[in-house]
Amino acid sequence: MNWCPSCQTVLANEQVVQGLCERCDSVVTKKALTQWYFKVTDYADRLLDDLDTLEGNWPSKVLSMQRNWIGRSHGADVNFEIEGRSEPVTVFTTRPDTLFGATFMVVAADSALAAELVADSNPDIQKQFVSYLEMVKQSNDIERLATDRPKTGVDLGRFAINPVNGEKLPIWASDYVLADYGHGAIMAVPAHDQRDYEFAKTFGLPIRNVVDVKDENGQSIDPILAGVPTTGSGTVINSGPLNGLEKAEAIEKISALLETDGKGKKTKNFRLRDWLISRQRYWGTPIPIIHCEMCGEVPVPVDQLPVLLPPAEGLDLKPKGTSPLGGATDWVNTKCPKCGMDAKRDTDTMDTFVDSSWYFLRFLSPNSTEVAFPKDEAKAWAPVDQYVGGVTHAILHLLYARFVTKVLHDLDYIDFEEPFTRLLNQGMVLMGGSAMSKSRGNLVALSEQLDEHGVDAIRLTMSFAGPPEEDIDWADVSPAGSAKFLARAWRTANDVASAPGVDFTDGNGELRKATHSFLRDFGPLIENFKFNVGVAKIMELVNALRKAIDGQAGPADPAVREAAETVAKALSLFAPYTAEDMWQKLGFKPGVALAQLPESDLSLLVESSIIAIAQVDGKVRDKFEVPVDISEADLRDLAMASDLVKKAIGDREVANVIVRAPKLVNIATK
RNA sequence: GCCUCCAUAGCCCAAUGGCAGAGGCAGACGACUUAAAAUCGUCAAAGUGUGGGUUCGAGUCCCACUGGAGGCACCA
Repeated sequence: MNWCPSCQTVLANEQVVQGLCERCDSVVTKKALTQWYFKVTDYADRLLDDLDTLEGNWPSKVLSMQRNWIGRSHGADVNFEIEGRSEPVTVFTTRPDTLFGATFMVVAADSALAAELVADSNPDIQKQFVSYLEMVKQSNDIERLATDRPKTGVDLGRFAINPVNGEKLPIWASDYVLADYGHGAIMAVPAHDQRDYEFAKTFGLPIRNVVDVKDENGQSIDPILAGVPTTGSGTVINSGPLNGLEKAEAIEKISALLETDGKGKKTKNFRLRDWLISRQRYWGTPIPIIHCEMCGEVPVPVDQLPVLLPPAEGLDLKPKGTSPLGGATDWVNTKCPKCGMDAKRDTDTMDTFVDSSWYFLRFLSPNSTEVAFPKDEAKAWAPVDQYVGGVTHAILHLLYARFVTKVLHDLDYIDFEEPFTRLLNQGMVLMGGSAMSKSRGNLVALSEQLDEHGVDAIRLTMSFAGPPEEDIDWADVSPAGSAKFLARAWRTANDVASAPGVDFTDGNGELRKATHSFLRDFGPLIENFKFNVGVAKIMELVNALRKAIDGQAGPADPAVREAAETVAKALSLFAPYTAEDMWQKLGFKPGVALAQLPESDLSLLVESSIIAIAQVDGKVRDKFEVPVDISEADLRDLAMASDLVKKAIGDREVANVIVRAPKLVNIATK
């Protein structure tokens, strides 16, 4: 399993990023240990298929990352008899159509199968194998990930029988086959697989073309002459009963044939591995298992849960490869719940991702000592309607929580199968293109920014900089500009000369229109997380308000008060201090956050006329003011009568006239 | 190698398939001022990365390419 030499603990696959520990960036090595797993693979199909139900509500990036990570591939299991072994060896392949092209077999060097096969081989080979295995074990994930790594391996001196043609295939051991994917063994078809091809070239193994793949000129490519394997689709050749079939047909036929003969079957495989939850750390939840010499591994009975951590005093908490809990002798030594004999507690703790996989349910009853969460509360409140978090958890927390949710559902604790209905990945604040980090430090000192511009301006700057899911480069934004805008908005509240409660009805029409079109647009923008556009709309309204105060309407116009109150209420979402001050300057008691934005009076926004545009072949040629209820025929006639339109049409023939009353006419010419 | 997302004025960003501009930063000019700052106002500035396609009409839909960001990767 994955081992972090710095944290001195094992890690789950999801916690190894590019060969490095997710927590501390140390190079992860391999270590053989007996550990606890959650069988996530049993849920692989559902975790994958249910992603479809989140489509549109989760970022597509996260959906694709999870699909990628789960990595389902369809293919077939094929059983190969092994000379001198009673049991056949099963291999998984996505290309059973190329079975006739198999020229050797490869087993994972670090698998039990390789060790077993070599044990019955000759001593020379055994010696080679042992030293090869030693070399493999010493390589870390970084080396394994190198793309230009030459193929290595050892001929085990054993043979497999191809079930379709009885051919003897030499069996090799190599590290390019993974022990924990599929069955840890593959059939090698060098003519049609890049890795098998490289291996065959390195060790002089035969290459047999069984798929006639054509190049762009329609010429057949011979993998041996071309020097590259042909991995694309084509017609099957040199393959007995499969000859002449296309890829999909051949896969169906060979799968059926294998099944009939009991030599294989259609199946699927996943990239997803089971979740290794044991950690050799003090923090975390103790694994509730008691090890008894007589009864084996016994779960702690429900009435003794939860198992609490022993006090940390006196324990060696430094990472040392074994759990610090091992030092808590009084805690470790216990009685077997089954037979009552002396027994020992499991000293590992659970991955903290286990806890974060259901914490949102615990929020429903944080003080309950009886249950983790009450069923009826979960039914009433969960799932989470809107979740906000960083994309860094796309395949960690968000996959684990989905898994735990499905398990809880199956155990009938909850009635939903997905924990988070909607997901937003917020972006990061960058500086000059660089993310801030432990090594680079805080490139933008938040406290200094707050001191300089004030918390309202900083919050507004972040909201206004762009869509919340995008990163913000602090070098591109202007907190000083935000502060300036807030001052401008604030000043309007001071200018208002009418009293609270004044009737808005007779206020300046133009400003009222601006206020109510703002009210129409603002709510949906906020609900759809378009905060940057929402802020822009407030700015727009402030501009209109300023103009009205300085212009014809004047500070005493009721519409000025209406607009200023609206600005204060809307602004309270982004700049609560400024908004509150405006609110009180406007003569209200404290609490702008509790003041509701009024409904938009749509009747104020009804126009009697509108500017219609006339296009010729999609290009705007003329505009005219028309009644909003103009008929299509009238609008068409108006457009056709326009001199500018006539000029644009010239002597061409009119082919089609599209009318979208009252806004647009488009005249298409031949 | 496979997959996903993105590309709009100098910059950050808006735009139910229907007039490319809502908002801001930076800029130019004007008013106020003895002057400056602050404030108020006016203006200028892309034809939407490139090439095709669909459509009456494309920033928006489709294909290819270029550039950028990200994910997965000896997964058979």
